[in-house]
Amino acid sequence: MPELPEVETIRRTLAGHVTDVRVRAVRLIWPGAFKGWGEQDFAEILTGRRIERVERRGKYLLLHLDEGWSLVAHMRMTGRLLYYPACQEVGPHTRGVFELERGELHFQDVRKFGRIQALPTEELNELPGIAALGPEPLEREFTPDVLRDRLRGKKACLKSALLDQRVLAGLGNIYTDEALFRANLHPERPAGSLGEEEAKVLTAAIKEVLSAGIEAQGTSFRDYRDADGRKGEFQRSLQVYGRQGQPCAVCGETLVRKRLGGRTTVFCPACQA
DNA sequence: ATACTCCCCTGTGGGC
DNA sequence: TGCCCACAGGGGAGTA
Repeated sequence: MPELPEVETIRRTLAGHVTDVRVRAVRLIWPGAFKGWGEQDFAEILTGRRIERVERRGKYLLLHLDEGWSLVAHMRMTGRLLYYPACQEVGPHTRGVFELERGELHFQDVRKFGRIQALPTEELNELPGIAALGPEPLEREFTPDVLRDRLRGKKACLKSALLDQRVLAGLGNIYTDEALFRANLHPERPAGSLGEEEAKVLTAAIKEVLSAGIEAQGTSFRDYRDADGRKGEFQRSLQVYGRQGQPCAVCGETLVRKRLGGRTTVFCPACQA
């Protein structure tokens, strides 16, 4: 579930707690979630390092450490990074604990899809997944022309193309459906068929829906929590996601659910031409 | 290259 | 009440 607005909210809540804080020890409860670098063990790399900066790229959370090391974390579906100011007993889904100079960081993940990798900061941009990421949709550089350019020639439907992190970084199932609804665009439109005006409307819709998501501190449809364990509020503003069978807030038509590219998609058959 | 499907996991909830 | 199974969805691997 964590998409750009959720990861950004985790980043902000986390940064306030762990910036300039040293890692005292690491306890890996389910080591499968953690990966070191070369011969070096994850815990070995991390122990004694100071967290200097917390950044985000797409849905990746980046923790830059001293001595030229970084952590790259991806929450996938159910991952959580929770900060506790004092010692905290581990829960049933805690996969690892970072003991800090001040407090503890718990990586919790029901479905074990999430991953945290340690690597030299200079290797970050070579990492498959990061290297191929498209532009940040909230940056000024992300314009309608850029979007249209990246969708040009694509035969896949708009919904699938927008989920492709190489096209742009950070959209997931929830915000893609919401953006397409706000742009009045049908999710099955061929991605490459977008006109100039449509690209303009879609770009604005993407920026708006992501900004609103961050403003609301994310969408807690089910699992998502920020680093303080708090839920977001954007689920209250969702117009289509999870609302199949209910009336469209704009025209009253019944919202339709359809599987596109293996993902559940909800849209208004009347508003989204 | 592109566009699919499958798989990784576990908890939840609907149907019978 | 209990059982079964589809479903949740990000992304990497595999396939045509």
